[in-house]
Amino acid sequence: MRRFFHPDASSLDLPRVLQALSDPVRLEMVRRIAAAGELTCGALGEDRPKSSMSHHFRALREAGVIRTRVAGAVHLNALRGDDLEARFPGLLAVVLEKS
Amino acid sequence: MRRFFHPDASSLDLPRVLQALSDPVRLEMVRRIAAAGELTCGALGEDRPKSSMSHHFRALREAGVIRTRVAGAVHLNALRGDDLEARFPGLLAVVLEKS
DNA sequence: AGTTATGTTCGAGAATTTACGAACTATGGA
DNA sequence: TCCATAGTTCGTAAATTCTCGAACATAACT
Repeated sequence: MRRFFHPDASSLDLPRVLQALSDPVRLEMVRRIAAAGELTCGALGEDRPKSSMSHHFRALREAGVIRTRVAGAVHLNALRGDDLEARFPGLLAVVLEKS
Repeated sequence: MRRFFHPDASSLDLPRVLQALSDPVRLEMVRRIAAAGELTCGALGEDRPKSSMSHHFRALREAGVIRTRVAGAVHLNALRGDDLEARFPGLLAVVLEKS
């Protein structure tokens, strides 16, 4: 069972989080994960290679935006909504806003 | 009199804005500009070369985060608070929050 | 006109990020 | 055990970004 690095809620870094969210692909990922609650890696990025998606998942994960848990053969990704809201109140609302 | 490119309020792009804000140097610039209302380029970045600062001012300007106006020999930079708030409500509050 | 102060632009090198194929790992099922 | 599925890691190439010196432009002042 693979173990992933997830930063502490307390060590979330705003520039790092903004950087993770500043990519259009990842922004869309975040929105879809938020809408679905929890999503496998495969559920996103049907058009991109898996290795590219894996790169983006990692960027979001290591910035503390999402949490990845292993469930059998799949990886389920969820937004770290509470952690983000606690540390950067309002940020998620901005990012999830449809514009 | 030099003319700068400033994107329309309506064409502000979230990934681009987040990208501009995702640099620690620029984040600090934005906070100090916000606190002061309007600041010359020289008032920031006393420790960095002018060309580096100019690069960061440009990034913020072209993302639509700040507006630069020429006042005699100096350039005055102000946050585009209204435009940002109209397009991405709450974003500025998150970014200016002291954490 | 000459000088000084303020910033920009240019060019180049370093560092970071992105993209993606190929090889690999882990899980579940036949 | 063999196989298919899900996803990661590795290696490399391309694109972006960052940094900074040097040269340039503009305005104010003498």
